[in-house]
Amino acid sequence: MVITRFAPSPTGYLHIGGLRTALYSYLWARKNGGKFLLRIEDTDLKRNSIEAAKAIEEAFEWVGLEHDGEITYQSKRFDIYKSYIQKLLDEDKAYYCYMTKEELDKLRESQMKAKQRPRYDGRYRDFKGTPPEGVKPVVRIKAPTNETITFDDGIKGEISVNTDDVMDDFIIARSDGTPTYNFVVAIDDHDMSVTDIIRGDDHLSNTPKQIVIYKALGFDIPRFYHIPMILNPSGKKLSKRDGAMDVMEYKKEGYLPEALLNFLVRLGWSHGDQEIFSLQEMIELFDPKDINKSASAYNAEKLLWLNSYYIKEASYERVIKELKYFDVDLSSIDKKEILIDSLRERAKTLKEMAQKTKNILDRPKNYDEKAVKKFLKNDAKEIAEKFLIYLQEYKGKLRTPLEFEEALKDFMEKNSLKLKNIAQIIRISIVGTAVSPSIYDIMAVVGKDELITRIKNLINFMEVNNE
RNA sequence: GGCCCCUUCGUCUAGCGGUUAGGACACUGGCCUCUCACGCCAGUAACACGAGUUCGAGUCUCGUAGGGGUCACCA
Repeated sequence: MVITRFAPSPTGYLHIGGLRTALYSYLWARKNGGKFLLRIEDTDLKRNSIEAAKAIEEAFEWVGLEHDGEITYQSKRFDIYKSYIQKLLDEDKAYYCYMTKEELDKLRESQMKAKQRPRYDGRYRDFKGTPPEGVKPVVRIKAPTNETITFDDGIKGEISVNTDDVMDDFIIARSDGTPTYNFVVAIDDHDMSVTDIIRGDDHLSNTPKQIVIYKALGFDIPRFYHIPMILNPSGKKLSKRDGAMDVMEYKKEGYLPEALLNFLVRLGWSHGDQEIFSLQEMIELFDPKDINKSASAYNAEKLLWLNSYYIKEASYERVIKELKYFDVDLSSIDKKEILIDSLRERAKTLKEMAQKTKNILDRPKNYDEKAVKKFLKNDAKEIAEKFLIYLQEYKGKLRTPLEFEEALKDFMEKNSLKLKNIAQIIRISIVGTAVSPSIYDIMAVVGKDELITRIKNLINFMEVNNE
């Protein structure tokens, strides 16, 4: 049984790096038919963990990751931590330290002055005397001295450190009795039966400390996988300044969740030359041993490319559903399939697609200045008027793009016009700019009557504009 | 600074002792064309450096340089 977990601290939202870690944990659990657990690391009571949990669940729901079982809140487990601390105290594997914060700071300072590494000196490690009055003690663990700790990281390989280099008798309970991070992580991962810990490699240096706790309590040590960080495009650590850290921000910007997941899974992981992965394929193919050792930079263009790929692949129903989020309701539009197909080729995000949809569905409020200057000159007005009359007198069916195309061809033939002479005039009349999908498509989408109205409007505009 | 980790095109990566070092994004050119896109075709572009091991090294070993992480009564 493989049990993985995702254990964010409640910052209020799920960020992109966290989502990738969660995704890897999720995939590995699902691939092995195991469980994927969620835990909120809220030992710092000042932060609102309920809000954070909600935000994370909302993000998980959007991308389609499901965690198993109830969410574990560390804030509700203080009694459990306390009993484990007492156990270590009773077994003489931990001890009270009466050194005050001031004394500690002083010690640190003098060590730094002597160019030594700041380090607790272990003065209460074997203390038997009467404790000083009025000092609330912290609890420190008796960390092994000059011992080599070795573990086999599933990504980085064998890692081995000397305890003297990386730890002192670190604090497991503060003077107010609350437990510290490295302690609770070890307890929780054990209590939740986590077998495979997948986390960012910024935790690599915490691992030996947690192993010390595992050993002191006689717990089995899980497998560790330390995945490299995600860097910003300039190769620095990703921070809020780089924008769009919140996963839900991607929804607002018009990204499809499958594009985001596909992008994230390929950041640091690959399967040969394959670029496109459905969630199902990811589950089948994912293996942490294929994760790269080095950090990878966030590449916004690739995400956009992936997003446009998935927009092109999406069903009509899906597109209509997603567009509603951007206040565009296509469900009752007659030629919605034509509209969707011509727009999905031109939009990299749903947000963009929604805007372009509005540009076609709504009458132009004004006409693009450059387009007017370039295309509405000479006999443009005359051509527009002729075409207007032609449309008004047209007897045949005029509904599909093909029918519009044939009508236009007939019109051009009768008036010895080239497509170049009229295409932009029609386009501007419909959308107000010189850029749009095929004029046949948009003529069919707005329909004959609306087309006539828009051409009239343009003629009016040209009249006014010329005076 | 100590300790730990990392290093293939600009970016994401393939490679697991013998390859014209492959793919993708981006970029450039071409085709298509009613504009803009899509699509298709083509092109530019990388093994950080230095020693070894080996008949042979991007691949193994060791250095050097550079980058990152971490050293709290934060998580």
